[in-house]
Amino acid sequence: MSDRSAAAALEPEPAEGGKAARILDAARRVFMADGYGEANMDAIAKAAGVSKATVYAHFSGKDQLFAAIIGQQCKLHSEALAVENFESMSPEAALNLIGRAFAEHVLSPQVLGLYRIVVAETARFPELGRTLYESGPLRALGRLAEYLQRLTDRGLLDVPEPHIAARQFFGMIRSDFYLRRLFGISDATVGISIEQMVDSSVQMFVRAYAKRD
Amino acid sequence: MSDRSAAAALEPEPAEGGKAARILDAARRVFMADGYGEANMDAIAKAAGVSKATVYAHFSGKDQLFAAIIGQQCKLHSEALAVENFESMSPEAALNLIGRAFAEHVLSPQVLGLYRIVVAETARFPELGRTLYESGPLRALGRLAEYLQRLTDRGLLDVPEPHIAARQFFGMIRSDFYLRRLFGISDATVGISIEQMVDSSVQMFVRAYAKRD
DNA sequence: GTCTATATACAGATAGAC
DNA sequence: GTCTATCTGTATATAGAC
Repeated sequence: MSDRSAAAALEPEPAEGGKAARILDAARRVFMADGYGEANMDAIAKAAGVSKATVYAHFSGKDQLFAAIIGQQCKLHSEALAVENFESMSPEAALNLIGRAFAEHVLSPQVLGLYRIVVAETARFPELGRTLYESGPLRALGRLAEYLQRLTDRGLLDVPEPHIAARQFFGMIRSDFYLRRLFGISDATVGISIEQMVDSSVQMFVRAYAKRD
Repeated sequence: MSDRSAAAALEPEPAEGGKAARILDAARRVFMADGYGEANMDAIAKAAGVSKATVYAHFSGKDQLFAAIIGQQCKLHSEALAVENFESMSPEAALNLIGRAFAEHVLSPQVLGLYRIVVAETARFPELGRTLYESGPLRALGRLAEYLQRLTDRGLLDVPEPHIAARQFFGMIRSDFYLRRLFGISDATVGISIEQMVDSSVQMFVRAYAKRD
C-alpha cells in the first residue's frame, strides 16, 4: 500500500544546510509527489534524513508545514516572468516573447505541480489559492495590460480594454494545453505544438487589435 | 476533527431507488464535498442511509466506487452542450450563444467540482483525467471546429485552421475565470463579468478571422 | 443483502532519554 | 535539538449473525 506512494522511493538528500531547510525541501518534494492527503510525516522525515520528532520540533504540524511550502513556492515563482524592455521591438515580436515565456512558465512541471496541489486543497486551505493566483497569473495580467496600454498610447495597436485583452491573450496561450497537463494527458494527441499555438495566437491577436484607419 | 469535513452534515437522503443507486448518489455528494482522500466510507454509508458493509456488498472498495462516480459524471456531462442549428444565424450571434453556453457549463459548480477532484487525483487515477477530458472539452472543441469550417466554406469567415481557432476561442472564454474558480476566488475582484468577456471575445474573434478582400 | 461489531493498519503527534 | 518508541484516533475492509 505504501508502495503506491509516488514519493516512496525518494532518497534522503545529502546533508546540506540546516535541518529546517532540509525538512522544508523534503516536504516540498513529498507534498508535490503525493499531494497533501497522501503525503505523510514519516515520508517527509525519511526524505529529510531526520526523525519525525525533529520535524515536529521545527514545524507545529502537517498543515503548517504545507502552508509554509506553498508560501515559499509562491514567492519563488512570483519572481519569474520578470519585466523586460519591449519598447524597441515590434508588437508581434514582443507578444511572441511574452507568450512563449508565459507558456514555458505555467506549463512547466514545477508550476503545474504547484497548481494541481493547491487546486486540490482549496477547501482545506482557501487562502492559498488566492495567494498563488495573486502572486502569479494576476501579476502577469497586470504587466501585459500595461504593455498593451503603452502600445495603444504609441499608436501601434488599438486595444480599448487592455485588461480584457490581456486575459484573452493568456487564455489563448493556455488554451487547453493547461487543462490537459493538469490531467496528465500528453501533448502527443493535440496535433499542434505550443510554439504553433503561440505564433498563431499572436498573429490572430494583432489582427484583431490592429489600428483601424 | 471530523467536523472539518464538508460532508459531515450531509443528511441521509430519503429512500428512493435501489440501494446501489442510493450509495452511488451519496458517494457522489461526499466525494465532491471532501475530495477522494478526505472522503471516508463511513460518511458515504451514513449519507446513503445504509451500513458500511452494505456499501462493500455493492462496490469492491473506495477506489472502485470513486471511479464509478467519475465515469457516471463524465457520461452525464458529455450530453451537455448539445448541438443546435446555427446555420441560420450570423456568426456573431452563434458564437455568442456557443460562448455563453460553454462558460455556463464549464464554470458551473458541479462541473468545476468534478474537474477539481479529478485534477487532484490524476496521480492515483491517471485514466480518469483522460476520460473526463475526452468526454467534455475535446468534444466541444471538435464541434466548434466543425462549425468554423462550415463558416469558412460558406464564405462568412476565413478560418484557415479551425482546430487552432476553436482552442483560441474557448481559451479566451475560460481566460482566468476558470483558474480563479478552481481556486475558489470570487469573481468580485475581476472587474468584468463573464458576459462581457464572452461579448468582447466574440467581437475580437470575428474581427481577427473576418474574410479579407 | 443487510446489519453490528471488529480486525488490521497506518498516520499525526508526543514522551522521555540523551 | 535530536533520537527511539509509543500513544491515540481513525480509516479501510471484513467476519459472522440474521
